[in-house]
Amino acid sequence: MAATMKDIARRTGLGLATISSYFNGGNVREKNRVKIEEAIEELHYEVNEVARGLKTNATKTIGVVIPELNNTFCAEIITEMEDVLRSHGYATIVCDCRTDKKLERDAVEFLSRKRVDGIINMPVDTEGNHLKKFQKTGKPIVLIDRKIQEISCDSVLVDNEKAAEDAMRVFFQAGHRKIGIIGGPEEISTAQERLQGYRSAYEKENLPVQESLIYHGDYTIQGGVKGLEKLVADNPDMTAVFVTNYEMTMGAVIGVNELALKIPEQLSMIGFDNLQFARACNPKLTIVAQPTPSIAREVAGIMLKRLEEGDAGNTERIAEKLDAEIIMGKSVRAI
Amino acid sequence: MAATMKDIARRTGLGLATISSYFNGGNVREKNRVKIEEAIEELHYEVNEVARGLKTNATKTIGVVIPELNNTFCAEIITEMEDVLRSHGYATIVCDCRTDKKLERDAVEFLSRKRVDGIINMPVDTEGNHLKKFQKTGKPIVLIDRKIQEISCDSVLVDNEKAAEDAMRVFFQAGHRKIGIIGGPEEISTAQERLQGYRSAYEKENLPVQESLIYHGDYTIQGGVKGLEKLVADNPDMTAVFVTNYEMTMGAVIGVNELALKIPEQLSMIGFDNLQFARACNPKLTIVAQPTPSIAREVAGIMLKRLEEGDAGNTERIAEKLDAEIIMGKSVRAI
DNA sequence: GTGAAAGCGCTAACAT
DNA sequence: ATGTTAGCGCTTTCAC
Repeated sequence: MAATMKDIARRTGLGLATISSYFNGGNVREKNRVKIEEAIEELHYEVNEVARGLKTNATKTIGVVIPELNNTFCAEIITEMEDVLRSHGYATIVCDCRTDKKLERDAVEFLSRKRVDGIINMPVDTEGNHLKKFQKTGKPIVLIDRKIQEISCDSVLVDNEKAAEDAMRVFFQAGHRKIGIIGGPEEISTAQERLQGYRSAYEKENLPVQESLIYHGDYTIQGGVKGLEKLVADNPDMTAVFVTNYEMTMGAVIGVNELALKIPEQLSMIGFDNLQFARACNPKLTIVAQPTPSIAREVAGIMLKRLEEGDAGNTERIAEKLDAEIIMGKSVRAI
Repeated sequence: MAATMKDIARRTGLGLATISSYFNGGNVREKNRVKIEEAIEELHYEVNEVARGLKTNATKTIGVVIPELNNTFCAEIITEMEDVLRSHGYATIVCDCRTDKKLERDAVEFLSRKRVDGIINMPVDTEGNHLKKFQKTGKPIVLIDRKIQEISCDSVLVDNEKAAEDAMRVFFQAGHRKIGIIGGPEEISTAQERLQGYRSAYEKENLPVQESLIYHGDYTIQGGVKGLEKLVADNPDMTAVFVTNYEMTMGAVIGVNELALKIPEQLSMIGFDNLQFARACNPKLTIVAQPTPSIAREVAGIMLKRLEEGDAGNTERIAEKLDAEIIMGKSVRAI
């Protein structure tokens, strides 16, 4: 068995309170400090955080619930977030709910039983039913990427409408008028916003939106393949296509290859996220890149802030909104 | 505060042991079962796994330490593993050590303090120093992908030498003789094995290996870019290149694009992992694909097995070895 | 500054 | 089958 504080107490002849105080930054006489440290060394003592957690009612553990770990956007954010949280002593339990509302709910319940101190969530259920019970515990919730009207909590979002408008402007300035869009699931806020950006861009050009140019995808690779095929089939006069997340971008590129289309000669394209993939495309893809490291750091920062302010969490809800960036490649032809 | 078993005991008039027994599959009189379930419902009771963990000395939590979450191979394995473990009631704490030995050691210590029930590790430190202390606890360790001589524990590996030989055979059969390789870090076992496969393949053809065709990369995208550039520059007569992990494959493709080389007319290529990326390449890339879902399920299965057999872990060490598969594309030209 | 003792929520041994 | 009780390893009053 591992050594306990009792063992240290016995060995040093000190009381439990002194040892505990030593570990919690209290004042301990120099002589005793040395004794304690020797004992720790010899007994290979390590604080038992489970016991501490039971007593303090805090596990120093954050739960993260995301739709797909196996998704660059999510993976990048988690990598960075976990880094920040761990450096503050917090462990991160990641639950991948496979874009399934039922599994998402299960995950939150699971984390709740594990008594995590807070939950970070990129929500699948846009009504937030999965979070309502957890919220009653008063523990902090921070939402990433997608907002939920019904849940009052902090969130870190990207200005998707602006990002989409920016991308569309690139097309318009290059002379494109018939621009297709491979959008996301209609109930997801990011998809709504990106589509809204697409529509506003047309409006600002005083051009009508042609509904056949809009494809509602599902944010998966296969969805991107299908979307591209359908848009191309339905719109012989389409000269460009805007793809609204990374997985579908990969799918659209696969579609282009399998249809043996030439980019940008036959079709111009702007994709989403993952600069490295964009560079690996030939010609290099122009993309909208979301600021994943900033998102991650913002989220982790807000969570840590809420954690340390404790019950005083009556302060205003934070709703950070970050800007995406266009990274130019050679996949848009001037016509 | 959340309800406790005491609250349920009070409300039902039963003793603590009965409630506990109810939750642990013991026999409880039908009448009482109903009463308990009503109380649970009304009080919104949830087992406190922290308290349970303190008592049982088991946290139902597995620690996972990997070099880069932000790496498809790792992400795919973790997704699948976490799924299996969670369905058995285990939480997974993932620590990304950024391919840094120091951070890897920190991660293991962190998990040790968190009292995880076992550790799954894709090791960076090939001497396993980071695991020695944890191993003394007697808790199970399962290694993924890379073996460590000094540590006696279970492992799930891929037959890398065979995988590399298979890939090389594709080149030889297409008539290639001057084949470059972008290998991994020399101290990592997978890299050694893949390189060994490359050498054996040449041997079996009774052809000498030309050292200038060997590049030692670092398993990163940027390393792949550099490797390709150097091999091309140093070997004007090279007709094919074998890239030995996914990140470097992406890098090599970037390199090819930036040098404006034509695949497979000017250079044939076989990459590693990630079928979707291979499909997104034009022409479709031929790749060696590792069986990530099988690896993940094997690892999770072994861990669960060790966990349930408890101290009886004196059984033989398991060393699973799985086969990779070649997925043909159009990136190898017959000459 | 330090020691004694209570108690966090649970499980398990023992008694009934 | 159920109740009583001790104790897992820690923190935290409360004395001294």
